Amino acid sequence: MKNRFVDRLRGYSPLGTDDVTALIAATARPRTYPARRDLIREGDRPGPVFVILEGWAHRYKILPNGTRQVLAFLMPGDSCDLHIGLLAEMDHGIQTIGPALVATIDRAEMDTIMETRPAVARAMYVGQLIDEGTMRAWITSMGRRQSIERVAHLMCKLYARATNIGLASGTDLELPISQLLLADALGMTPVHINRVLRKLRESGAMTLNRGSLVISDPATLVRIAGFDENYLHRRIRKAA
Amino acid sequence: MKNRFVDRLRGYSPLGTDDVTALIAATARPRTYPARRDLIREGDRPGPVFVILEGWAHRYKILPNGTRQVLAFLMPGDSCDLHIGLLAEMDHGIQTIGPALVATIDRAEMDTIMETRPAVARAMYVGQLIDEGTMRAWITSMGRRQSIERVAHLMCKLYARATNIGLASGTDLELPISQLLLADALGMTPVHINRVLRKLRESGAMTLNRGSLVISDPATLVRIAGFDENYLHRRIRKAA
DNA sequence: CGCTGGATTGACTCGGATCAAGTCGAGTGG
DNA sequence: CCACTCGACTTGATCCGAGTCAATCCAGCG
Repeated sequence: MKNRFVDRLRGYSPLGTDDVTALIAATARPRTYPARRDLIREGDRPGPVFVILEGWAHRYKILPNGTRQVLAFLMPGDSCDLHIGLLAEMDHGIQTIGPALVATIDRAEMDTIMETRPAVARAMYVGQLIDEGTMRAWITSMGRRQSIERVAHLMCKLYARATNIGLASGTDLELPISQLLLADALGMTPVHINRVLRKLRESGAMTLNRGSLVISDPATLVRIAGFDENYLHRRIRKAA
Repeated sequence: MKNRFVDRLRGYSPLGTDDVTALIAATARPRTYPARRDLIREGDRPGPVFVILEGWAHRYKILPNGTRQVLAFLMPGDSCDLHIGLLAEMDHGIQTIGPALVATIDRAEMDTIMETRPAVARAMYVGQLIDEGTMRAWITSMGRRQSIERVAHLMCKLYARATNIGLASGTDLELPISQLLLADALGMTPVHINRVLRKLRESGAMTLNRGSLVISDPATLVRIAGFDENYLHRRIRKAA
């Protein structure tokens, strides 16, 4: 079976066969989670490293006033929070979106891998840097982009990331994100998200419905988004 | 002379005298920068690790449409981008605000320290996690807080961070952040920032002018901000 | 078959942006 | 010492993007 975690790390930095073997062994016992299940909640003591093998999840925070902010989407191949065990408690929760297959690597094992497999460590660090870059782009979107640009930009980003691990086929992407979730991710109202999606549909750029994204006109979408993929850091340094 | 970098790391994880000696040696040749000087620009190849010893700086991004988004404020004791050398280019710039004293630690030396001084490595990782938490809080603010709450929340956060390294004396904090910078940080207009600051002044919570922040009524400010300092992770795990 | 949670649409409101003048203080040069 | 300038801060008037409130529609499902 495909191991998307390995695929993703390979995309970050070359891995040897021993590295791959170790990673496959570490993620050999995944667990199935139902939809909308918390993997970990805000305030919990951090546990093992999670690796999403199939399905989607998101990081989120609930504010005192009851509103929710989605901080990131996790897709197959993503892992989270390498050193998080150093902190006393989680500052946010992680929840599955649909049913998901998730492996856990406990801290001791992860530490061993990081020490004995420098190529894996390197790939993990690259992944962490990319996540940070994604957060910076997220902040930038929230602060300085109009709502339609924000939506278009997020779709570009998700599509690009999904393509990297072979999740997207052509212009199509299975994307199980409800309008409500999208609203909470982009700091908008579900009502307004709906109107923006209609605009994007009418402009011929893309269509999102019932869990699938179709990018009908990439050029238009990119133009609307003002999408600059620099922050995806696709060119990774060759030399160590 | 005080080394605020050491002070900050100490706050993250205990350091031995050898660790401190190594850090002081590594930051022994700082350079003075004038105000508004880029330490590094978006698109540049990442270089050494920067350590701010005195003065303030900020991370920022310029959008295609010419607007700016400030991503983070760096205060004395802050360092940036531990593993950034793994990426091909910067996805954002770093610029001084006022005159600043900045040390650089080149990658080879930093790698050596990380390998030979586990306590320092641990503190650096904790610092990185806290920075990530700060970014998550930033996103949350931008997405789900009103403008007055956003401003109040940022001030609480800056005050708390400054207090940790002994920068704030009582209710006062020297904070060289112009209203324009604040606007670009919080995704608002300078005009609106000005009105919000007036509101905060009139509410008796705080006053910000000419580079200094005075928190006249902490309770009110915290109430306005809905400030939950959990994400500051002040309680750090004792055990490794 | 009725329930339920998402998606959709319309009418209205409001927070914050935009546009346009000022004001104030620190230099700077005559 | 005063005039000039320049950048940062203030303030008012007006506009618009997005939120709010409220129905309605629709598909999946126990």
